[in-house]
Amino acid sequence: MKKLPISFYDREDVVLIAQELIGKVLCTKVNDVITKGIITETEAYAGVLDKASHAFGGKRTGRTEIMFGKPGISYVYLCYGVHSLFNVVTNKENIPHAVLIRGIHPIEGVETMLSRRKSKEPLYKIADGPGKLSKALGIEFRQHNNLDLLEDEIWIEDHSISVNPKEVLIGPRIGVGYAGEDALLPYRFLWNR
DNA sequence: CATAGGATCGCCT
DNA sequence: GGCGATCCTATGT
Repeated sequence: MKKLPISFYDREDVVLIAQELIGKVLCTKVNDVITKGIITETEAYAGVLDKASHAFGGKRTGRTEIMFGKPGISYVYLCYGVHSLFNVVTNKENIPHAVLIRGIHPIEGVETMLSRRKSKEPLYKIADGPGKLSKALGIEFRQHNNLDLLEDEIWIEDHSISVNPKEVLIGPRIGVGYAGEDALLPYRFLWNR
């Protein structure tokens, strides 16, 4: 159950990283309670050249500054005034790549996740969306933005879970219709188990 | 200062 | 399938 090392995040191919994050385990410790889930869905956001990215065109703002920083850091922002969306920053400083985690399957701290979600859905559906998984894991953009994923608040572990590539659907990203032709890029990975 | 809109979700019909 | 929630960010005056 080792944390992914900085060498996992400090790489150039953000699409490959998004693919390799499928089957890894996203973990949080909030109020001394640990919750974990297997990552089942990701999307790559390829920085200055990607119209779907907040950092497209090299746009540096208070919000996007995190992505221009070091790899292996959380980038969490508020979406629609309601949902905290969790990303990991990749590549080297000044290259604002990130991977959005869009779904997990709970494996530890399940009771805590169920109570946070207050949902009667089956387990596999309580964290199958970017806003839902943040709620389940207790991730909030005020408290969890810009954290080092090698520390003990939010991190990602390798449990040596084997993923059959045939079970991973690759397609266009969700909710990025504003991105023109980049909306069609096959940057989304979804593990159907 | 004012305003528009968003990498979503859940409830309603 | 449609829509309202809800508040921060970015931009423009």
